[in-house]
Amino acid sequence: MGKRQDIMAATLDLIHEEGLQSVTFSKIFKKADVGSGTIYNYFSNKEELVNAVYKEARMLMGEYMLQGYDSTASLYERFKCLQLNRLHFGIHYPKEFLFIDSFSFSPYISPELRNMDDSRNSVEVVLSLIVEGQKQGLFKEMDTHLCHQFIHGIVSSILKGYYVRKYPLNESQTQQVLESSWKALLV
Amino acid sequence: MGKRQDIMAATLDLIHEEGLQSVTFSKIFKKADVGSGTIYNYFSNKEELVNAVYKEARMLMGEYMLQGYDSTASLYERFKCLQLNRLHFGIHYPKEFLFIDSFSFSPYISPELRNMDDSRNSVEVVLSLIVEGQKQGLFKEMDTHLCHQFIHGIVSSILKGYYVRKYPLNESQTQQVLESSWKALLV
Amino acid sequence: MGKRQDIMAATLDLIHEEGLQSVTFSKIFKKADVGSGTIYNYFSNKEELVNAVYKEARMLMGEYMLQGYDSTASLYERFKCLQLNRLHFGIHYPKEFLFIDSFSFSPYISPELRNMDDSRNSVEVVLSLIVEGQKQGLFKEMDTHLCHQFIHGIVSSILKGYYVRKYPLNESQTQQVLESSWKALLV
Amino acid sequence: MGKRQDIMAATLDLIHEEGLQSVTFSKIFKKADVGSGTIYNYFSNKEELVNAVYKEARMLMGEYMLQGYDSTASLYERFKCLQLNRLHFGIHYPKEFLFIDSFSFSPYISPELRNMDDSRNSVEVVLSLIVEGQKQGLFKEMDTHLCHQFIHGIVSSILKGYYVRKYPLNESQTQQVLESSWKALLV
DNA sequence: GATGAATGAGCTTTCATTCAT
DNA sequence: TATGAATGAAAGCTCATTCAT
Repeated sequence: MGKRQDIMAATLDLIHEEGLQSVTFSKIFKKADVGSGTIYNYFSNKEELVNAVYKEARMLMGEYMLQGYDSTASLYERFKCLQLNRLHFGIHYPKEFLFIDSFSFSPYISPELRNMDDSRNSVEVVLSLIVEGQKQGLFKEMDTHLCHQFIHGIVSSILKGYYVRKYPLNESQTQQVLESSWKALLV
Repeated sequence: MGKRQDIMAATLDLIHEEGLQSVTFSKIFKKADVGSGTIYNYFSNKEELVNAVYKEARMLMGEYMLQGYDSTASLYERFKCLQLNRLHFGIHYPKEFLFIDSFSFSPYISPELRNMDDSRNSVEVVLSLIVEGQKQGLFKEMDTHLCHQFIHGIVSSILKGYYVRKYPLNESQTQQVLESSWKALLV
Repeated sequence: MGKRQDIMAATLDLIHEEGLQSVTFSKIFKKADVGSGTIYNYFSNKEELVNAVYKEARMLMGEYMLQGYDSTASLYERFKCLQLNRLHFGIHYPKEFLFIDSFSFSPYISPELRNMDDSRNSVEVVLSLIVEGQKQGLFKEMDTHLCHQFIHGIVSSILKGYYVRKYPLNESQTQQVLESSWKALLV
Repeated sequence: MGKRQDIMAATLDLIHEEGLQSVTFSKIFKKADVGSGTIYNYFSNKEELVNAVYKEARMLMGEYMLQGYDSTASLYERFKCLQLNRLHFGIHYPKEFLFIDSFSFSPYISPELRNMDDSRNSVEVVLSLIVEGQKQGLFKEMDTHLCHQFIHGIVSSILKGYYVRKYPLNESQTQQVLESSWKALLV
């Protein structure tokens, strides 16, 4: 049955609307329209629920990241594909994106989960692309994980402004963001 | 005496150490070494306290951003000054920087506060510098707020790595960051 | 189970024993033998609880007032029935009677509640009996509500003495009260 | 200086407006426009303050009760004078009257104060008038204190209705109230 | 005397969790 | 499984009282 999904969806909605610190179980129960005891059939406590929501969001993002990814394309093309997917994911799944972004460094999320790779290993794909770029002498010689965070952080920053309607993200702006983030990586 | 400052400092420390969602008043009282009722002489509730801490951090950063800013210097020099100040602020005030970065887009912070300008209008200075660069045909014709988010995001990403990995940010690496963000804006 | 009733009964007891201003929730919890959170399943705050207790007392008194009331009996018989019921209610439900008497004009009780009529409209019955007596030329042409307050006041005074002095209210004294209040209304 | 009076007046006002249970020192300080420590120069705690306010109200009422009292007049005239004064006191000093009425039986007021007689011994005057009426065989043979409470209670009941604007108290209604309370006492 | 910032005991209230149904 | 009334530890908050100025 969909109770588990209902609960997780309600939780994500509430985190997005009010922030984790003001999400309570009773709000979740009302929003998910389940009884207050039901949650304990699926999650043994709040932390486990939040971690499950985090994991699902990461899985979804991982899936999205590799859409249309062609491993035979040029480095630039592949980079653009990944960054475009990252940006589009943020545009289409703002709740998931922001949740991941906010809690990836939070003690609330277990370290194993934070460092997880998803079913399609999207993180690995990004990391090896970075290594490839560095080997070609194109990219700056930074720690790869740091580099990963760098290209994620730029998109994240752009999206946050977009979320609060500081600016639109049309085709041309999007292209410029991709270009800029590429340039920022170059030696 | 500075009870108000003590309370705000303790609050910022705790948010930094444990995250907002696990900051309680009793932790604040103990850390600030004040009586439990004292806080209510200064803040009528928790949200007001957190917003006050946010506002102060923003003021501090705004102040810092314009240190040594010479409005008669060249565009590149002025850009470097601002970005360097941004980076140094993050290095010297990690708690303040991370708090601003995390909560600027949180529902916990009131929108008026998010869009506040500080006493010295540092945000305006950055935005007009971007406009100037675009008028000279140097910078891409992206939305100015987007550009602002972009260059902030680069510094933010670098700093987060710095905070976690504790690698040094020496002269050459600092220069790389400045160059990366400058390049990202260029046509 | 009757947790709601337990809470209300404990509240009434405590108000009677110590006065509203010294009734705390923790005293109520202990007396009612319920957990501290339980009350909030039934009442959203203290004022609501006290008002509910007041309303219930008023309902009970209204019910009691019309016991054995025969609308076909003579005016005097009907008057005696009502006053006797009023007196007996006070004797059998001292806590309820005193609570109503003390708080009917208190700012703690909402005006709508003060002016409520109970399920059987006992107030209306009394008022129309007074009108009837006035039409027959028996009763003084005083405002009907004033008359009502008057005959209530007599019973109330007697009862307060009874509560404090613990003197018996035997048949002859009861008759005196009824006669006094009847006489007070006569032209 | 008038600080003491200011504090007492503010206290009485607040008790009247919100009921004793919601009167706090900080409300008193604001209303009386004095510093929060000032009260302790005059009263050693809250109970003492409330008792002082009670005492003053009783003194005022005692004074008022004997206005125009002619000890050589007839029993009926003297009775009417006292009851009229009682009623008028209630009309002109509603805050004082209600406060006395509510707290005369409260544990908050010390027993000595409750049983005090005022400077002009108005309570004694009423009691001896009752005794006189009983000796003449006019009044019912009730305990004199109970009888006192009876005639007070009737006026009190009438006034409470008046306070909530259930009816006006003009000259003719007033006369009828006096007559009715006289009749209620008769054998 | 007059003040009001500081206090902390104790109050109200919340909320994750349990458990009988 | 699904429920929601009941719980109580812990949170937020109030307020009489103190004390240095």
